[in-house]
Amino acid sequence: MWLCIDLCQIRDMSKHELPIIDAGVPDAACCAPLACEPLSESEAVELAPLFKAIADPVRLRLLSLIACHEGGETCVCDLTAAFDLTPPTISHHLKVLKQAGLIDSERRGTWVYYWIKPEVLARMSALIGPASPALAGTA
Amino acid sequence: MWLCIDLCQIRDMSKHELPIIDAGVPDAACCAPLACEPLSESEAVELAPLFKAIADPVRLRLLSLIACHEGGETCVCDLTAAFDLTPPTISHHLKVLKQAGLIDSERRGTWVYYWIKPEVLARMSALIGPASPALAGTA
DNA sequence: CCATTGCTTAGAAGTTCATCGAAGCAAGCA
DNA sequence: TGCTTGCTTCGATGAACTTCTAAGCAATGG
Repeated sequence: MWLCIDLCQIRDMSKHELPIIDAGVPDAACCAPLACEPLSESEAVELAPLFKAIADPVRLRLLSLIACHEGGETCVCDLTAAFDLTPPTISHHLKVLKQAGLIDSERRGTWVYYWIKPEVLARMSALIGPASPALAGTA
Repeated sequence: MWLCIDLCQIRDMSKHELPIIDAGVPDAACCAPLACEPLSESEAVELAPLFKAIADPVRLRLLSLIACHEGGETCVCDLTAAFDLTPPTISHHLKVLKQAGLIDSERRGTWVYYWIKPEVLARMSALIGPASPALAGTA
């Protein structure tokens, strides 16, 4: 049995009001952070590419730029402008992020828009974070 | 002002005893998750190697094995036995993790023991996780 | 229909990385 | 002292990665 806490809310709350979001039995993907039980080889093979996708300064910044953009989505032209790299290079990095499942995109008229998939990032965060399964229930 | 909470302790504590570890003003590296404001280039350059260190199936499993081991530390011989790889390869991966600051080691007699540095993992988790500043105060 | 702009794909060059075998060092033991 | 075990360092090899230029495709506008 786990005490699952929504960390998003903690800082805005009295310390006497911690919410119990999920007190059920965890399933494999949900409540097994790195430190609870050893990762199987297949799990590691599945998870490592997610971290590899963000293991690059350009892609980390791209992800951050997309995540921060108001409206939740960003045009490629805005992203390209933020770097000292050619458009093909930015396009390559966006493709890596998209193939990892961290972002998604859509063409609307002339421009292509990208947005992040927060549930995947939340899963990664929960995996390496302290033994709190909060927010790891998706994907 | 941020209320930074040591999540490692929460599950073992009454919910009326949350420790306030740091209520000071955050410095740049502390409380700015990916989605709050765009990562600067220097921040990205500093953070990407941390994710690169765990962006490998072998290193993910090594980290998990070390984190799970009772007593909090693991002998290299136990780690090597868990993989189908030669000792030099395991040693190489441990070195990568150590140089990234994710683990530390000490020789005691014949054996070398490794243990994880949870505050670094917590910082990484907080960076990519939902907009909660908890636990990002170290490193 | 052709020209322009926005973005992606293709292909190549240089670099980094994972892995191994061989060799080295450190500690314990005969 | 010399042998054995545990782990690391060294050096090499083949694969993967980042970046670029050139070329291609999609949409808009004259």
